[in-house]
Amino acid sequence: MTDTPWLDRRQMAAWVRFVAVLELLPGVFDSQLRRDSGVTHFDYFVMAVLSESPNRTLRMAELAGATNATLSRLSHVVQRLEERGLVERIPGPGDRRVTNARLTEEGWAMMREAAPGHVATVRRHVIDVLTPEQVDQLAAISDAVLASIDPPGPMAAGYQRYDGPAGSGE
Amino acid sequence: MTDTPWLDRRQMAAWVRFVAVLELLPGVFDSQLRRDSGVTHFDYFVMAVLSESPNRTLRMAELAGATNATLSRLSHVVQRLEERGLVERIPGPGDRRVTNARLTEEGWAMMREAAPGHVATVRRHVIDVLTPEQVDQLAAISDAVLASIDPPGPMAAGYQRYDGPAGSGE
DNA sequence: TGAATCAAGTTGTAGCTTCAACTTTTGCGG
DNA sequence: CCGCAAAAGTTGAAGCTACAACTTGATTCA
Repeated sequence: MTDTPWLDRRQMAAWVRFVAVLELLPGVFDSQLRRDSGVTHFDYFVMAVLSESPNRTLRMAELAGATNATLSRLSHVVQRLEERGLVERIPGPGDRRVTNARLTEEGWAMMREAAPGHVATVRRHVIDVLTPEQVDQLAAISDAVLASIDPPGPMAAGYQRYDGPAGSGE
Repeated sequence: MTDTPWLDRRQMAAWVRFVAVLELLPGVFDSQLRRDSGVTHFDYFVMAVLSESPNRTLRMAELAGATNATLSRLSHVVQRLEERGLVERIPGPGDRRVTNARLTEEGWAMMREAAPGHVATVRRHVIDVLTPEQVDQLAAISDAVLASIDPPGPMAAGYQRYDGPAGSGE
């Protein structure tokens, strides 16, 4: 802190652009999903994680980890999703402190309907505007950044790092 | 939309990590700045742009463009910053619809105090965890993404793209 | 076994962002 | 000139997130 060098021109160029992405991109996904399906991107992500879990169920704490959220935030969100019938909360069988969140049939139907439009948006603004090499670079850069944010990003369980041949995909 | 292919494993790996970054990184900067200087990252960014403008002044619309924000959001933020004496609003001289935002002396002093800690945080979590090549890659990736979000990112006026020799920096 | 500690969630509140509506000014075409 | 549309901001309400406090329920270990 005492003598941290300022950013040089090249670093500044990258940083300013990256900040713009950080600022604008979330809004793009939120509007698309809000408009087409009435949920936020975070709502969608929570339900997406649930939909891929055994029995479409997960404990709150694990769900929070998988979605990079605090338990508090998740609790509020799940409550709203429950009121809308998209998710239900089930008291844990063993440990009575535990709450399990489960994607309802209605929530599952909604996800199936929302997914194509969301994937198209992800492609349009990220995946398809990058070369396959850049997609890999983005993964590596994201890994490095996440590693620096100690709270061991327990996200991405599944979707392991892909270390296969580079430059073929798409 | 009708038949958008799903993401393959490699794309998914990149996407999931990137989403985590999008979700977690803003909070890192917000907490650091809130804790050390009592402002949000957006507050800081607004004042940073002002501090680099002629006479530390900019019209609201331009400031909004430079900070990737809506006029509405900026209006609220500037109002709060004004109440805290960090920024002042001055009616435009010519066009009477215009409002100019100006960084006060107090705001300027605050920026000088906050900057080192913020730069250190940016380095710790982004710049310094990446290789010089990755920094350039991040800039290119960000450019591609921003280009896809039509609203011509008028940000980064100044800080032009750096196309000099690669792999030397740091 | 019983007090202290920790874990899992929930809840209330303050603050920030979004969205839509609204006010003032300007600019224009007829 | 007049009326109408567009530009620049502001404002108020609704919704979401962060933070801190709080409630239960499990653990530990003396």
